[in-house]
This record gives sequence, structure tokens and C-alpha cells, in this order.
Amino acid sequence: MPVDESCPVCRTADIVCGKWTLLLVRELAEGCSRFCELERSLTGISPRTLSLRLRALEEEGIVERATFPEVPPRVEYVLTPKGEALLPIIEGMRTYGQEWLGASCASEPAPREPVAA
Amino acid sequence: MPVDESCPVCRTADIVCGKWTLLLVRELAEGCSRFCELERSLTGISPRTLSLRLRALEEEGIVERATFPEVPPRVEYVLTPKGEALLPIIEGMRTYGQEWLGASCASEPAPREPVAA
DNA sequence: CAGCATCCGCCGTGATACTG
DNA sequence: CAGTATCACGGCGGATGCTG
Repeated sequence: MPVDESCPVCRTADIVCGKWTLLLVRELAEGCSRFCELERSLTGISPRTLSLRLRALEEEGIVERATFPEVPPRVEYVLTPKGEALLPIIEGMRTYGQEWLGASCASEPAPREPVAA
Repeated sequence: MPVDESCPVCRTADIVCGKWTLLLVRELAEGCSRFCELERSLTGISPRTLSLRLRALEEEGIVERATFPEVPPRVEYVLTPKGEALLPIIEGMRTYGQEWLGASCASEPAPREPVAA
């Protein structure tokens, strides 16, 4: 039951909500492009999940797959512009995490300007 | 098994990943503050889920609950600064959704170039 | 109106093993 | 290396019904 398909926030959330999705996009953005690379970067992910996420992202047009029919099979995944457009969101989350979830957590009076000045 | 608790992105994602969480925060930001109001705005949400999300958000310090011990019970939920700090992320997702997912709220402005890159 | 209790089903995810 | 197949578990979220 998709909350509300006419809502851009929901749709983006749907794409991004997977446990590994954002991390995957981030790794891709940082240059990891091989399956085994990603597997190592995303510590703990199972090949199945990685494969699933990759495929989903591919179908969304967020990542592009390049296959090299070489002797040692090689496949590279790269972010499309649509995928790169996700980065600001990730950055926003990183910033939020740093400013509000880092040192002084929850239930605090919470200053208006945490780290920013 | 929490991906990586030392990663700000993951921590934010953990908070934000609930199906209704972001919408809830957004409704709160838009002025909905009563339980039944939220229930109506978030079409389809069950009271259970709403209650659960609200409580979780409260424990995170993202929303604050104000109880009015009146004859008709009244409770108001408001965003804390920590909750309001989530808004840019939501905006980012809305923008992304509009530009890349073809979900358009005709009433909203589109500050960037859609197919720029 | 506000909110909790219970039951249940779905989906994402994890673990492991196997294939091209 | 780059996946896929299978099995199973857990948590989130949905539906209903009840209480203060």
C-alpha cells in the first residue's frame, strides 16, 4: 500500500527507504563500482540484498550497469544523473545526523543553532 | 543489526525510514497538531501506527507532546527544533521527487532545472 | 477525542549454498 | 568475480475493537 503516489516526498522515500539503498548510492558516488567492492564497503550486506538493491536502483534509472565480457567477469555500476541527484539528500541526512544525533542526542532543550553558527 | 551506528547518514535514515515518519513530520510542520487531525491528513494511517510513530518521534526529541486535561481530551503535538531540522531533508526529497520521479504538485515551485546534468 | 491491545500478514533482509 | 536460489526470521504496518 503505497502511501500516496502523488506525493513526491513519498515517492522519493519509497526509493530511498531500503536499509542499504542510501549507503549503496553513497558508495557508488565515492567510486566503488564493482560488485565485490560494494560488498566489502557495505559491511554486512548479503550478496542477495546487494543484488536486489542494485537491480531495483537500475530499474529506477539511478544506477547504470556496464558488463565487460572478459575472462574474469567484470561488471561496473555507476550512478546516473538521477542517482547523483540523490546526493544532496544524503548530504542533508549526514548533516542532520552530525548536528542532531552526534553528541547531544534526544530529549534535550535543543539549541536553535546546533553546530551551524 | 543496525548497519553502522557511527554513520550519521545511517542514523538519520533509521529515524526517517518509517513509512509514515516523514509525512508525519511534514504535517506537523504544516500546523496539524491534534491526533485526529493527523489521522485525517495522513490518509490511511491506522491509529496504532500513528501512535507508535508519534511516540517514537517523541522519544527521539523530534516532537513534543502537550496534554490538556480538559473534558474533551486534547493533546497537541509540535515539532521541536530537532524536528524542524528535518524539514530541509523533506524538502530535498520533495524536490527530487518532482524533478526526477515525475510526481508533481502543481502548487509547488520548482527551484531547479529538471534535466540539468 | 485520544490512545492502547491483540492478531495477522507482508516485505525486506539475512544466511547459506550453488552456478556461470 | 558476479550473481542467483532457497529458506527463514523479524519488524512494520494494517484491521478491529475497547477504554478513559
